[in-house]
Amino acid sequence: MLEAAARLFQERGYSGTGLNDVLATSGAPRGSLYFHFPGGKAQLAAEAAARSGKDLCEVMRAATTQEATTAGEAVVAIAALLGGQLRASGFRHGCPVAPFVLEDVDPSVRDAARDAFGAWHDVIQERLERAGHDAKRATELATFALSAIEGALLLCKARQSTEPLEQAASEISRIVMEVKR
Amino acid sequence: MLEAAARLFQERGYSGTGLNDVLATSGAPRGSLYFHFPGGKAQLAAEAAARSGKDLCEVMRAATTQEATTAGEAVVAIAALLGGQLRASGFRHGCPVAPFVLEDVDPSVRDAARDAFGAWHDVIQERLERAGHDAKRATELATFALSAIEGALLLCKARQSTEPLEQAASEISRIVMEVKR
Amino acid sequence: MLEAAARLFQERGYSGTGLNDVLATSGAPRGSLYFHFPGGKAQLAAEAAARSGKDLCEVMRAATTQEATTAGEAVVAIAALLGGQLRASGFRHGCPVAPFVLEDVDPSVRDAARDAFGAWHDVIQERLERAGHDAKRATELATFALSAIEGALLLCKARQSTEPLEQAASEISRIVMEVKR
Amino acid sequence: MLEAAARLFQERGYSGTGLNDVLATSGAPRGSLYFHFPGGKAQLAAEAAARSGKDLCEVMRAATTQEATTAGEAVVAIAALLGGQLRASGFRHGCPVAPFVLEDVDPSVRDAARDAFGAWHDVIQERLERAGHDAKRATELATFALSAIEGALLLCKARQSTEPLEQAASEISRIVMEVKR
DNA sequence: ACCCACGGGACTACCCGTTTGT
DNA sequence: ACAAACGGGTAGTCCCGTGGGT
Repeated sequence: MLEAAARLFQERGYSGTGLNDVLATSGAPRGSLYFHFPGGKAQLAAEAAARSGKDLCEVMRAATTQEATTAGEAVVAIAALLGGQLRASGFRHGCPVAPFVLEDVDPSVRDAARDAFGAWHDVIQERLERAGHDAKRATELATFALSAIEGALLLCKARQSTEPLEQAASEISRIVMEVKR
Repeated sequence: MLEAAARLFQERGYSGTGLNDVLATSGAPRGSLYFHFPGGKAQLAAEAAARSGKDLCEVMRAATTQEATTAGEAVVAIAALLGGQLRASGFRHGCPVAPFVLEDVDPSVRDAARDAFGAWHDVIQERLERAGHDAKRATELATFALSAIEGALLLCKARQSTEPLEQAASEISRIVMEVKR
Repeated sequence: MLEAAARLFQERGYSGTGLNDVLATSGAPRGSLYFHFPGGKAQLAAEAAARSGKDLCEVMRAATTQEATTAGEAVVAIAALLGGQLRASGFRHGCPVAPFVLEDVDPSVRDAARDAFGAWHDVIQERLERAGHDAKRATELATFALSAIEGALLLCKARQSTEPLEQAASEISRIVMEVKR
Repeated sequence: MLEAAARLFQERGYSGTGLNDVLATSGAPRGSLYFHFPGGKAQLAAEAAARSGKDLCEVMRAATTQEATTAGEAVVAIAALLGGQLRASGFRHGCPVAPFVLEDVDPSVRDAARDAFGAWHDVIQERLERAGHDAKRATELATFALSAIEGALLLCKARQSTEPLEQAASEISRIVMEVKR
């Protein structure tokens, strides 16, 4: 159910996704939803955000912990992965938590989204530190890289093209490597 | 009415904004809406997006055409302006068209949002060309800068802080200047 | 619509009456309900109570203003009328506002019911004063008579018989006349 | 559990009381309800009504069997007791079975309420016979007294005042004593 | 005797769009 | 260009009752 919810929220946003859609997609009955998520839609969204955050975290960690690749190559790999999902879904699957931030939902949901961003930031920061950046600079760069990737995902959906994402990956990769020197 | 609609869509997203809200906010009667916007909600959103796009375009153009400032300073100025609006609104007013892209709305609305992004891109590109970048590089950099700023706006809303935006401005400014050399 | 609502609330109580039932009975469309009663179910119930109160008030006034009859006969007439409606409806139509008092509904609804009781009380009191009782005694007796009639309606529904109502009418009539002496 | 159910039905009516409320209040698990009351909500309500009826019966019997007091004083005592409960509960605890009569519930529930009324009637009748009334007159008077008290409880809830109850007690007491002569 | 999970049908509230009459 | 009312579909929430697994 969480899976179905996460995908629908990602595709249609929070308000745009009806619980009926979630139930129809997941096949679960109506009563089960409020048994497992007594907090209703908000709780469902918050847990979906947390799950999506964790999932992507692991994927990113896998891409960044292969010591054979440089930090720059890690960024490119992540971007390629996100771009692949985007294109495969017909430019529907962007960032799974961004809609929660833009739609002024319940604070609990927004906080879940914020935490997902925080976790992604930390993964990136760690990798940058391992690449030789000091802690402060790594945090700054991680925030910037995350901003650029998120914004690129947005532009990709708008343009129906993965070009902004590739462009972002290329620039970030360059910055990450160059600054290291 | 368009003003009210633009602000509400910006704050609550497309699905999250009811036409009743728009009518109540703008004070306009229900009948007028379908007189001026026979296409209904979609047309209203599309025109609101176009208007928001044009408005921001002018603001950006004003910030970038002052030859006294460098390209880097122009970026910082724009970011400061967006950050100011964000903070002044209690972190509610982010990008006015981003919600339309994330919520898989009617294609006409998404296209209006895409065009707004395109216009902003062109303003930035022009400024970069005037700063000495060749056309191809200016386009690439404009896309990247737009991505970073949009993503930073998203992170700012998530973190309830303008720090990501300032960070993005600083990095972009540096890149823009450095590359010029 | 108010008519249908009043009857259904009278038969099934506040919580036991769904707005769907009201709509189906009255034939009105769903949207009209919230146009005419933006306050929703509570407002509908409050207005239904007010209307029922006024209706019964007029009926009672008609029964009590015929100078030919004594005060005692007026009471009997009213009871006969209520008993007739009760029996004609298969013991479903009791007091139209009593359910609102017993079901701890929204204060606005309870207040509407209280006002209906107040209006009925005043009609009875007036008639008693005309029959020679002083103001204080007339108020007391009116309250008592109203209590007895309301309680009798309750018992009639429970026993599926109009006997308690007739009994109450007989006793009240006797008291009203006897005290006058 | 019956206790909790009885109180909630008394306060909010039949339809207005959810089984979840009963379970939450009593602390009992959901599974137990349908083990002990396979008939569901209707059975629960019927047994709650029977229990409430019996409880009040005993209280009334205690108040009326003290030979030191006259029949009139017994009525006043009962009214004082009901008024005390009413006031102590913030005018929420009226008659425990009246809601079942007004809300056209399952016949089994209404019958249980009717039986409670019958039992109360018999207690009053007995007392009146002991006070010297013949059987027929005692029955009539008992019905009337019960009507007046029930109606007074209703008006008390509506007015948020115990005055109607005191008024009713005073009148009934007078009738009961006077008729005896 | 209890407990979790299901199952789907109700509830009220609100939606967007249209029609009809100024 | 406004205004009032209709029309009915759908939103999220909560309902009561039923099983399978101890």
